[in-house]
Amino acid sequence: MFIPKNENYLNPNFAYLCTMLSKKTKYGLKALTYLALKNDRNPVPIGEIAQQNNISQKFLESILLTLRRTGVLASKKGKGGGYYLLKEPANIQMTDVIRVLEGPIAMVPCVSLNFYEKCDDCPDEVACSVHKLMLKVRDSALEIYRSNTLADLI
Amino acid sequence: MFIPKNENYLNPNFAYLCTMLSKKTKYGLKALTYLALKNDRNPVPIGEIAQQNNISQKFLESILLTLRRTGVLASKKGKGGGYYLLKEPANIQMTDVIRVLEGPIAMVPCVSLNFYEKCDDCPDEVACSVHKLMLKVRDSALEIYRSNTLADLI
DNA sequence: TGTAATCCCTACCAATTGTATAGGGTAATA
DNA sequence: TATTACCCTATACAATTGGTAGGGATTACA
Repeated sequence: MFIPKNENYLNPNFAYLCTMLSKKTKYGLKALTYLALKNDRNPVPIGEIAQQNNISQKFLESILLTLRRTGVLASKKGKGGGYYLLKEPANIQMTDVIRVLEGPIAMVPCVSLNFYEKCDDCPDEVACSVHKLMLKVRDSALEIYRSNTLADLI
Repeated sequence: MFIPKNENYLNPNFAYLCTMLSKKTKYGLKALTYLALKNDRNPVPIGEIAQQNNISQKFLESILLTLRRTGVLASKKGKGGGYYLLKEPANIQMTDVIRVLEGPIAMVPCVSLNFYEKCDDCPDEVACSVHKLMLKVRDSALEIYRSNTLADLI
């Protein structure tokens, strides 16, 4: 069954919801928090994380896999295996998690630090009002994501 | 022809781009800026705004219509008609524009001021790490959108 | 050595959304 | 009255989101 992202958020006046956090990121954050709360470093199986956080197990598998590939998590295969944190929660910045799961933090490519692209409809970036505004929004979001670690969320 | 939102932003590592600003909002902001820069209060035809800002005219029509319906703009029909600002640029807050064109500022419904919805997968909102983080992100974005007016963008 | 637990990988799918385009109706002005 | 420009409805379609299905590989342990 397909459950749209905005199932409970749809309002006749606001059809455009593209600035929402994806479930991928949401579930990833919840999983990381769950691991951080079990402060022992034993591997935790996906099944347990999924069940305790009401997440589809198969979907969560792909999310945790991404986090492992990017070095946020490590895993152990076989019986008694599972996922575990590689670093202390206080050393896991939200920028890392967000960039990996959600993508660039900037809301327009022309203000992205890591993935800058010029807008092709915009002749002068310096004079562009959208650029000017979104630069401020990016900075404020970045400040939040940088100053918050996984430890701050628990 | 369909031009995806992320035409220049796609990166193999980051398939999830749902936190991007929509073109609707981007074009709306550009149009408002254009009107604000022509500080005379004469109506400006859609065609001129579209052409000067490299925006599809028909798409812009629907955007300006939305802005008119929500009281940000006014229009005049017939020869010599067009769109014009109702208020001084300094009195047009970004919160109004963003909420109208983009939707709620919060990235998850459970931290939305105007369009709160409980997450159904989350038993305890107060203990939720996503809630905690996104509350901070919302506050910082809101601060930017509230303190910036159209006059600040030109 | 066999078996159960567990991660890893690929392929597929449907609903919604974003980004438009087409065409015509209506209202106002010179 | 002709022209300009706003207003509305219908339509289209690729990309993304949020999954599901199924199997393969690896490990622990009896």
